[in-house]
Amino acid sequence: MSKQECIREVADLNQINRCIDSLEKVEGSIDRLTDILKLAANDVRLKILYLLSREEHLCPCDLSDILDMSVPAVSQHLRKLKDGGLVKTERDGQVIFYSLNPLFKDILSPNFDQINNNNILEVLAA
Amino acid sequence: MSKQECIREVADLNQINRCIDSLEKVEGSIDRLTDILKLAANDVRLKILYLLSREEHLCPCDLSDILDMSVPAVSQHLRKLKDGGLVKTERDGQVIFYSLNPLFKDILSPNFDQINNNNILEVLAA
DNA sequence: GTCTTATTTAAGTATTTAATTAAATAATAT
DNA sequence: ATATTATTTAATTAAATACTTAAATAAGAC
Repeated sequence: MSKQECIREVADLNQINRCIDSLEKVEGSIDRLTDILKLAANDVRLKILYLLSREEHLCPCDLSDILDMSVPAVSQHLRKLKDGGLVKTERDGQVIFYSLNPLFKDILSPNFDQINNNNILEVLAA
Repeated sequence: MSKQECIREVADLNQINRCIDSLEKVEGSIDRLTDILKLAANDVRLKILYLLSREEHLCPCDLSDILDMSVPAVSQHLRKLKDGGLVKTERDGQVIFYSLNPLFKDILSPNFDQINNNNILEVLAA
């Protein structure tokens, strides 16, 4: 208790300690969600994730065409998504198909809904 | 049409063009959501946003104590959140209170729910 | 085996990010 | 006015990002 140091006389010490406590409880979730959001918080990767939410699977070569960027660049984004566990791979001959890890669909689907509904743009316009 | 260049004989050109088209439709939403996610995809800022989802408002000094980091560091994060429109400010004397911009509550609340329910950790464990 | 295709990896570079420290504003109190 | 407090800004630095290019794997076709 009383870890706070804020000097203000009117500082709400209860609030400060309440905040410290509630952060402590969700620390693990925050850290993990930060990792996931970092992966999604990129133009290219968000597009890949969005596409994979609508398509069964896609390969680096296709994505290179769709996103109009080099194959190595795409591949390096896919690697990050795979390292983070957001996507999984399946080989078919020389082609490697990437698909969404179903475990993450629940976490990411609100964002995909927002994209589909153009919610974000409406907020902007407001 | 036929913007694709993928060489594979078995490439699904319909899929490629379908993806290109669907990205075009949501381009604006993706860009804007990327900006928002970039702001949320940081340890410190996600904590600030989470706390502001539970508290009416907080000031830089309080946040400095709660997050155990320097005031200027906190202030610079708050500035980013404000520039992005995620939070708004209200002055009371020398103290500046930051609060969530209600327009963004809908966009961010799924993430806060995930934090509260520790959904993410469950996914990890699976 | 060699050749082609699909993908990944590695090295190099430019940009962005987030902290620290010190200085600058802004409001209040005396 | 000066002093104190709360906050912001600016300059610097260290680390993380994301691309490019070239080289390395891996599978199939011949």
